[in-house]
Amino acid sequence: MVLLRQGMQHVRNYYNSEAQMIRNNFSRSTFISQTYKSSFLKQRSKADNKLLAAKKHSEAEKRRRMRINGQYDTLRDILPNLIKKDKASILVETIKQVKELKKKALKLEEDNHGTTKEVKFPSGVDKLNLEKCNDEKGLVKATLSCEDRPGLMSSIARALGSMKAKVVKVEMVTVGGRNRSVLWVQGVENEGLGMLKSTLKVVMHKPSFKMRRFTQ
Amino acid sequence: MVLLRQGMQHVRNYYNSEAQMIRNNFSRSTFISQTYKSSFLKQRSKADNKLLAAKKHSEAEKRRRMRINGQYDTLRDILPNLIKKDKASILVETIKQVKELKKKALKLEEDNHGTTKEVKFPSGVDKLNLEKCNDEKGLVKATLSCEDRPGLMSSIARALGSMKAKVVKVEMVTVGGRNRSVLWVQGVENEGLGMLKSTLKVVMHKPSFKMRRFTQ
DNA sequence: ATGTACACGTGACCC
DNA sequence: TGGGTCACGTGTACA
Repeated sequence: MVLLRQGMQHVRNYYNSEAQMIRNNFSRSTFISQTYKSSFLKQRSKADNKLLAAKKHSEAEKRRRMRINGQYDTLRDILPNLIKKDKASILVETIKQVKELKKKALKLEEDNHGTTKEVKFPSGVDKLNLEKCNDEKGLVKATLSCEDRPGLMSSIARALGSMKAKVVKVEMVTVGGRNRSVLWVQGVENEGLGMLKSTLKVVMHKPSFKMRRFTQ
Repeated sequence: MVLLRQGMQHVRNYYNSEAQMIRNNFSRSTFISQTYKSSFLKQRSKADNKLLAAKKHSEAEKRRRMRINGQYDTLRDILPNLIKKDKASILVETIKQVKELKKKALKLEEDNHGTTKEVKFPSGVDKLNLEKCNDEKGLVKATLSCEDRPGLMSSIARALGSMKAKVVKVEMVTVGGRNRSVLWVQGVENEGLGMLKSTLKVVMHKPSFKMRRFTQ
């Protein structure tokens, strides 16, 4: 009886060892009874060879098991908070950890290089975006891209100073006549958020002569 | 009996009905001749129970194997650049990845907090440092740490605006009443360097009644 | 022919 | 005592 199932990656052949074993035993015993007198020594050496091969085989299999189980042991060591020590649970937990670590590393990498490379340069079109940083309480990150002009930094500084919010961090980049500013503001309430936004929007699009009047 | 199997995701339980059939037939027939008169039903139920238990056992074991192998399959999926697909190699590679990712995540985290802690956070004592960035022409990096006060950003902005130099990038961090500002300025000549320095020094130490009112 | 890797069934052990 | 886990030896396929 043959069951055919096809594999995507690992196509292997499976057979039922039990039925096979039964068949083998049967054929073996009948065979021995038939050739007992004719080729005893040959049979014996054959049997010894078979036994030796079996021993080698089982030893190799044991080495394989030990190799695998050794890896399980090290996994048990490097995995923190491992409640269930059984193999399946170890693998499950390992997979979980790998996925988590991958995501974490990716995020950290993006955070690091993103703020230094891609996100940092000003956009060609004017933009204003406010977002809450959920990792800290009441911290809001405001990102704006606009045309650069003399006194832009002063304008932004004054706009921020006019609010009761506290500016924790500022990052401004000017290149090619465009400016990108990121402001981390703490202590803005929900209504203050809209005020901050409108204030920044005014600053972004304020004509230069107005700014000049303010700065002087 | 040959099973050609596919599939990591849809694992199903197969057992060999052929071997089972053979065994059943055999035990039943031998038994009939031996215990026909004494305890037919009892014997039969006993043998069947044993067989049933064995079957349950092997099926459970098969389920266990499948559970484990399923995890191996998902490991094969999420691990990149997996050359050797065998179990031991998978575990070895997994361990390697976990260690690497842990180290990487730790390093990135330290980098993040490191630049936010040691380099980025304001110094407790007032500092002013100018240095030329040799990687770009005429780019000067000015780093200053001083007491924070309302309008500090405006002051710095105005001071920079009063100079003909072009501010390429600004980074300001305020925490614990202290401020650290890093300014990347382009187009300052050698004499302008001293001017920039003295100007910033004035800004740093400018007394502010407003500040006093805030801090007390 | 030789070695490597896998699934299988089974005895043993532990809640 | 039954369900869950493990190690073991074995049969088989593949290179």
